[in-house]
Amino acid sequence: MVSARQLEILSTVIEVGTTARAAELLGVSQPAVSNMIRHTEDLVGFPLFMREHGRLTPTKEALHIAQEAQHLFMQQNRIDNIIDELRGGTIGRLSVIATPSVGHGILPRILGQFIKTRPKLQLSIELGSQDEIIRKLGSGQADLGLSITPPRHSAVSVREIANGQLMCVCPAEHELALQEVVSISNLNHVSHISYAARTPLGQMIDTLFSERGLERRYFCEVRHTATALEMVRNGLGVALVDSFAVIGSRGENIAARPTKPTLPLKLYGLTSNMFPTTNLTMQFQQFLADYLEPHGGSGPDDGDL
Amino acid sequence: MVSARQLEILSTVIEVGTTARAAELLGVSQPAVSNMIRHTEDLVGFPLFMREHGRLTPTKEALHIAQEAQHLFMQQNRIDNIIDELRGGTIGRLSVIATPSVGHGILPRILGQFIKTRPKLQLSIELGSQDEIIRKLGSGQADLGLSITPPRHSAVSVREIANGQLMCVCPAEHELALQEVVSISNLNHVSHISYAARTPLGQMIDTLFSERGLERRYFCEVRHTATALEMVRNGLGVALVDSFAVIGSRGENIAARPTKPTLPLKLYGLTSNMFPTTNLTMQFQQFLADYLEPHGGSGPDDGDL
DNA sequence: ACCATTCTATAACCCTCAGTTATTTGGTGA
DNA sequence: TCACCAAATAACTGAGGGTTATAGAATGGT
Repeated sequence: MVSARQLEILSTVIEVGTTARAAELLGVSQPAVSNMIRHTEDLVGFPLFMREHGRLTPTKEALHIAQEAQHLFMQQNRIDNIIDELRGGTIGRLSVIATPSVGHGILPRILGQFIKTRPKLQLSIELGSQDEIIRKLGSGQADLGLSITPPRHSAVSVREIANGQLMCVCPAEHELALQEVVSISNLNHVSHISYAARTPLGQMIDTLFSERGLERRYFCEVRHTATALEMVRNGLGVALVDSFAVIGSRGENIAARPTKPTLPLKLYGLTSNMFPTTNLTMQFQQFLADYLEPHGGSGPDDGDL
Repeated sequence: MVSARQLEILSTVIEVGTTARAAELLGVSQPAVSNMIRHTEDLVGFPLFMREHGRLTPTKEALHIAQEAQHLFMQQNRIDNIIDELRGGTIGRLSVIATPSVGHGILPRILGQFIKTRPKLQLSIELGSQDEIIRKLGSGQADLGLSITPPRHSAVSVREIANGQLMCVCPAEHELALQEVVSISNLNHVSHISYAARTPLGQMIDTLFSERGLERRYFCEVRHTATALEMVRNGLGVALVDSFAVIGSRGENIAARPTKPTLPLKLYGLTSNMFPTTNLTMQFQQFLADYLEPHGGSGPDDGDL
């Protein structure tokens, strides 16, 4: 019925007293204001201003309407702000589920960076297996899955977020730390901490070794890179760890070296294609990619953390 | 930034699921909806719907915005309702100040009728002298003054609301009740209740009598018609009372007769011209006029109440 | 496999309405 | 009476929200 613009003009005229000043305020010409008021009066069916002595004085009705209109303007502003924030990704909910390797290492650190500029964000971080990731994504309970093994599943789309590689991690004073590049065959001659055959990382490493006719020997079997790292940190041995986990960890007393041959792997971002991917999710993936890009390859300088 | 119309269309599409049904709902064509959504997406800078399988499914962001927009629509509706009610005079504040003659008699009765169709109205009734009426009107504390003596004052404008006359009121069994018309000279031969010389009614009647070479004799002097009426009702005598007071009173056991000569008077509506007169005030004046119009003159049938 | 149906998107056109500039009218005060 | 200021009017413009007609993609029934 009566438009927001009409209420805006009405309010402004009441506020500043004359059509000319209102027009100035609103950035339009004086006749525009004059016409709009007349038009609005026709519309509502009763006078909004008394014309006397060549001036406009608002009627009680007009004052009443202008009063109410303030609430409308509030809501308008509110919505505009919300849209701004949605565009900027500064509000919303971001639910990430990651494999433990990623979720323990880089994820908390990078999320910490991410929310620094988005304090209103509501976060959810969860760790889970491949299957759990798929399930949470499919049911809409999570926005983004992070994994270093890409699932082949019709309901999720996969994006390569960053390139990394397996790094050999050892105590800083370890003999292997003297080498710039560690040959994987060396691992069989030291106390090697590795992964259960069932785990994705275990399978991946198994494949790599057997492709090169090597046997994977290790004295300790763990499930997560975080565990392996912790053991290395305590001087219990050396381990192959994905570079993402290394980036995320505190680097005291441990050295990370690229391997020969290099064992490339990728960090994958997983989103459901049953649900629309939020803006925010896209932004976080990009943020991740940007953050990890310089750490990406196996520059020799990345060795010591 | 983003218009109410855009939000309306967005919400509707989300609600009903397809552009075609939304268009139908909104009473526009399907392309109008389609274009508007595209336009809105350009405006906000992020997608509001996923186009897949030839269908639109809203993004989380769109749902969020639509959610918020509901509040806006509420306010819109609220304002439209308020305007309707202001137009219909069903909301607002009506403050009436009347001389006691009017304020005791017809005013409560008529106001009772008036608010029957306007239950949300906020009322204020006050009684006061001419001077007080002028003052309250001038200070904006009252919207409408009612009086049977028109003030000559620049700050109030006067409207004649109804015609009436002085009526001779006596107990139903009184000798004067036998006459259809009572000659005012008769009053000097019965127990006559009249008004103090200071009161407007006293002055008015004084003038009438002296114009006809009569002396106004009375055994009892009161200030208000209500008092006079009450006395008549209790058989204490007869009185001249304006017809408005008679209409307002309960008519048991009393008779009202026109006089010879007729003593015309008018009910005046007084409004300040320092402040705009509200719609509602105008309506109430009209209501009064309509209500009193049939009772107006001195038809013989109006005699017995 | 194909056709009918349903939905979105595009194209080309239209018209109302909020805006413009230029000017007039009305009121007040020096 | 003139100068000044505010509101109103007139005549015009452009953009946006609308139209019809139609194309293109996906779904479902026989």
